[in-house]
Amino acid sequence: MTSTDSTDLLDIGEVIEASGVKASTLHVWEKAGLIDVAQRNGLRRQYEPEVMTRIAVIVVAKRAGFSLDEIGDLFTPGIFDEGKTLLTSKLDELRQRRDELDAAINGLEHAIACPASSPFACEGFQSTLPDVLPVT
Amino acid sequence: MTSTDSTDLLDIGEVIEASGVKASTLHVWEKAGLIDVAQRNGLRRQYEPEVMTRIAVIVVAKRAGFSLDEIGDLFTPGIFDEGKTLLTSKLDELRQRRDELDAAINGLEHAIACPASSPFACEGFQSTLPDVLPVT
DNA sequence: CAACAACCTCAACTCGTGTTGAGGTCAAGA
DNA sequence: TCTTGACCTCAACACGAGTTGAGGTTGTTG
Repeated sequence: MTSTDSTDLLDIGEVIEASGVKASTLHVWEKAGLIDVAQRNGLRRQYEPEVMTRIAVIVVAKRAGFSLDEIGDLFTPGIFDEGKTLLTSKLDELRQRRDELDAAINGLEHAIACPASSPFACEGFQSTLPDVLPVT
Repeated sequence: MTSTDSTDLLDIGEVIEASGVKASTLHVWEKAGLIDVAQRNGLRRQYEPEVMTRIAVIVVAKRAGFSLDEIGDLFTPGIFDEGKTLLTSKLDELRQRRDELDAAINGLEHAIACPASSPFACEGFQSTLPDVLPVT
C-alpha cells in the first residue's frame, strides 16, 4: 500500500497559496476555533480540502462585518440547530446593513453626479441620510 | 441685546442626547478632523446644528466600513472636487461589498431554510460562496 | 457669592485582529 | 547521512477606535 491515503490532505503552504491567507492569520483563526487541523505530519499541519470552503466563508463573513466570535457561532452545530435563532438574527442585521449600504451608495451617486462642492451641499445626498440617530 | 445670537449653537450635551454618540467619541472624531467646533463657551464646545448631519454621515459611513481617515477624505473639499476619483473608487468598493453582502444573505437564507445540520451541509449555501479566494 | 454639575485635557488603558521575530523541529531530497 | 528550508511555538508588538479616570476649570443657578 502506498501513502495515497493522505494524498488528499493539504499542507499549510498549499492552503496559503490557494487562499491568499497568511500562515499567521490561519493560526489565529485556528486558535479562535474557526478551522480544524486534520492531522500533523510531525509538527506540520495538514488540512482537509474542505478547509478551503471554510476559509471562503470566513472571508465573506468578515467582510460582511462578523467578528471572529460570531463566525465561530455560525460553525457551532448546537447553535445552528436550536431554531437557528442566532442565524436568523444575524440575517436581520445583515439585511439592515445592506439597506444602509444601499442608502450610502445612492447618496454617493447623487453626490458624484451633483455639481455641488461637497456632499453636504448636495440635497440628493442629504435626502438619502437615514435617521440613524440616536445610535442604538 | 439678549444672547440670542448664539441660540442656534448646540452644547455638546445636546449633541450627545440627540445623536447617542458619547463625548469621548466626539472628541476622537474631532481630533481626527471629522467634526468642527463652532466656538467655545469658556472651555465648552459649541456646535453648529449642521454637525448633526455630519454625525449622521459618519455613522453611516462607519457602518459601511469606512475608516475614520477615509471618512475624513470624503470631507476634504479638494479631494471631492478633483474629479471625485476617490469617491468613485469608494463607490466601487461599496458596490462590491453590497454584492458580497447580498451573497452572504442569500447563503444564510438557504442555510436557514435547509434541513441540513450546518451551513456546510447545505448546497444552496455552498453555491452562494463567491470565489473570494485568493484574498486580494 | 458659593456650590454644583457639566464640561475640559491628557495619558493610560481596553479590545479585536493580525504581524513579526527569535529560536527550535523535522521531512524530504541530494 | 547531511542539509535545507518549510514549518513550528510563543511572546511581543502594531494599529484603529474608543473608553476611563484623575485632576482641573467654569457657567449657571440658588
